[in-house]
Amino acid sequence: MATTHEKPRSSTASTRSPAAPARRADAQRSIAAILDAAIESLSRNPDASVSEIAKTAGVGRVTVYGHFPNRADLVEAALTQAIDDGHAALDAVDLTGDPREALARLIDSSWQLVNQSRSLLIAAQDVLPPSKIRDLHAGPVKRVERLVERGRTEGAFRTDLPTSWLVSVMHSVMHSAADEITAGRLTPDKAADYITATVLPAFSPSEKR
Amino acid sequence: MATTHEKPRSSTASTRSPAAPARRADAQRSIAAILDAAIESLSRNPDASVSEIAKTAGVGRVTVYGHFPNRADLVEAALTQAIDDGHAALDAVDLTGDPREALARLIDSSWQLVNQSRSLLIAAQDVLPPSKIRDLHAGPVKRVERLVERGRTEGAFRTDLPTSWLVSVMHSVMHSAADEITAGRLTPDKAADYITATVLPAFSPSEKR
DNA sequence: CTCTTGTCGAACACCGGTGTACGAGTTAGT
DNA sequence: ACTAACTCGTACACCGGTGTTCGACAAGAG
Repeated sequence: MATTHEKPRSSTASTRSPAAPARRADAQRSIAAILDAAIESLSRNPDASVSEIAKTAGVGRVTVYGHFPNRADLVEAALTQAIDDGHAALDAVDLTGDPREALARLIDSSWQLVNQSRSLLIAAQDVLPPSKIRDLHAGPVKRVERLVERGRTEGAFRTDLPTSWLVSVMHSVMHSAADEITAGRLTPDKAADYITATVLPAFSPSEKR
Repeated sequence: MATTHEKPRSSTASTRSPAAPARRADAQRSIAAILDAAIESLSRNPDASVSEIAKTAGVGRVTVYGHFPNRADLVEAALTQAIDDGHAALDAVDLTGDPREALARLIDSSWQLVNQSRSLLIAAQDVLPPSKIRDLHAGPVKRVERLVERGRTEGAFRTDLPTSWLVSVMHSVMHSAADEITAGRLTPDKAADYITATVLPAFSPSEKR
């Protein structure tokens, strides 16, 4: 066995441990393939076996173990990859201007990401400690929190409920939409509209009364 | 092997297959114990083994297989039990009068039920086909749907989104609360209030604008 | 009291997934 | 072109859960 177990970083700026003997181009390719395959397989079935992942990566099962010490680490790496890919994608969204409209835009973009990789998340929850999951999600959550906070100070969003609760509600309504789609009661194209139509009123201040 | 595999029905009116040789008092006791244990164990850990369930039931693992052909059937029986126990409990809730207040009452009661047995549901989802799950939930869902429908015709609830969507949102916000509790960001006593405070505005008609 | 029904523990075969070991073959850096 | 890095398949030990069988024993129904 030649391969040394090093955490492969995502696309942007591979941070290698101190004196790294430099990975071969060959290896980098299979690592990328494995990671992609993991995301794909786990997104279809939360408890896909290592064999399945290896197969869809077009790689031997042993090769996988050559780069990741065990299944858990692989799942973690996959989730990390997926999350900060998404994180990068969301950077394109304009969050300035009216908080309500900004939120609508953010929801619209977030929705696809959540929809695609929600079963990957389930896979992760089976294997990783909750603390780790929360750490990985910290980035994306922060983004939403900041927007909500701004909306509150500007009077666009309600302040009688904690920010964390509001964020959680938005998150859960998106998951709800995903469930409705798999249940066949909702079509993907309408999803984003339904979500914003539901979340916005829930976020708004109590309107006199 | 003596025991005949018959689906044990919940408390109310045991429907036995045609010519049933009548089950012994002994057996009925252990079946009940097993069912309760299953609900309890699976609510703690979605993939509790048959051994664990048997142990908490104070019964041999073999005895379990004496009454349920396999793990899946046991899980199904447990879920069924839990659901129509809850169904019965919800019959006590007054759903007349102002739809908004009625909904608040319903949420308040439903919440505890959902909170207790949500991990049982997860267990079921691993083992049972989605169709079966939906069938089992049909009863409780109908109840909410009827209330929502009434609220719509009386102008208390919005009509620009499908009823099924609204019901699903309510469902998912409750699950969200459960997650927040396990995450330590929410205390159980505040949960019901947060849920209604969130769901009601989401259900209300668009208020001019 | 007797006989059927149920319970129990131990033991077993089976299955599928995980992680490791080996040896031969291939690929890419220099 | 040479060497170290990498990949592959097979094979193996291991583990834990499932479902079954057996034989002895307890308990309820008549």
